[in-house]
Amino acid sequence: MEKRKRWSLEDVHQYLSEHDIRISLYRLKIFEYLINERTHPTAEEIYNKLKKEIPSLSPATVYNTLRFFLEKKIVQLVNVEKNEARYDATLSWHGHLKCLSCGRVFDIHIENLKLSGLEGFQVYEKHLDLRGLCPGCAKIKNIKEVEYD
Amino acid sequence: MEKRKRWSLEDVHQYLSEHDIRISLYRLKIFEYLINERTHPTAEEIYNKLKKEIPSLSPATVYNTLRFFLEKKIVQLVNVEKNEARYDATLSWHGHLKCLSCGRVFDIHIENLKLSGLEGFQVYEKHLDLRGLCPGCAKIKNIKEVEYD
DNA sequence: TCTAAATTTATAATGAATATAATTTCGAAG
DNA sequence: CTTCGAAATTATATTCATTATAAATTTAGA
Ligand SMILES: [Mn+2]
Ligand SMILES: [Mn+2]
Ligand SMILES: [Zn+2]
Ligand SMILES: [Zn+2]
Repeated sequence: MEKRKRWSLEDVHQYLSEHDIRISLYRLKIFEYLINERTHPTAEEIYNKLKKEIPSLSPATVYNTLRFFLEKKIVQLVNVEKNEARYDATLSWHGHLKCLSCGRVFDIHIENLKLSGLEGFQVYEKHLDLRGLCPGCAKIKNIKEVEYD
Repeated sequence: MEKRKRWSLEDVHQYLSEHDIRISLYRLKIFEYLINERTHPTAEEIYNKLKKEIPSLSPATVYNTLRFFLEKKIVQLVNVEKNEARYDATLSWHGHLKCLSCGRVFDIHIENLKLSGLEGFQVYEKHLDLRGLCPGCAKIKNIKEVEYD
């Protein structure tokens, strides 16, 4: 995975403007968090992180802003866990794996996907969601299994 | 798509027994509905359909039973729409497309899927979820677009 | 048939997300 | 730089699918 440059607030400002989105401190910080952390956070996680540096932030703003970003199509919804909406500012085609042990959501590279029987359908969105264990958690689990053999 | 034989209640009875699931009228009818209708219904849709012939049925039973079927791994969760849990008794590997116009969920045949970078991961579940328009709704939409050219 | 355990029911509770209405902030015009 | 209407944000109430609880009923084996 290539190393990406962190986005400055100025980068975010320009990106939002290019997408006809009015600027506010909250929108800048929320998008900056999504694009630089890339952890697929929930609204609550974003709120808890950002309220430390912006105590005036309200949870409703985070929910509203994320919904607005979805409408503007600058973020995508990651729905790998029922009743847990996560958000991703990376729009390129990739899948997600949620580790059922540590809860983290990882990006998965898709080499190839071939579907059939889609004649007549119009496809607007594709989501590939996996559930399992990340390498760290899988290793721990294997060690535990050996211990109790 | 091949034509499948409808399952009788006796078929369902045997199938549940084989999976170490105690029999009850509700479990039989809920599983029969899933396996014969194959519409990927929500709990509410199942409840509304079945209460007509079984007025004593309660919504809690439908929710409990579906959760129990998930634990027993005889149904899978279809999560193509946020906050709308749908259930599928077909366990073979296939994807789903939700029509954003009529709301129906269609099975999609997956010819091929190749992922990379999964070294060290353990994958327990894979879900491919599409959103778009079914052929009927896409046709209507195209007609409307021509009308207003 | 009898009995303990499992299932089902009615009801209350939960919790993420949305709606509402008042307040604050943004940003373009002057 | 100031002004001012529109848009964004806030606190709060509300929604709604789902889960928890505890009592009643049903199941399945002895
Ligand atoms: Mn991602
Ligand atoms: Mn299906
Ligand atoms: Zn993990
Ligand atoms: Zn349709």
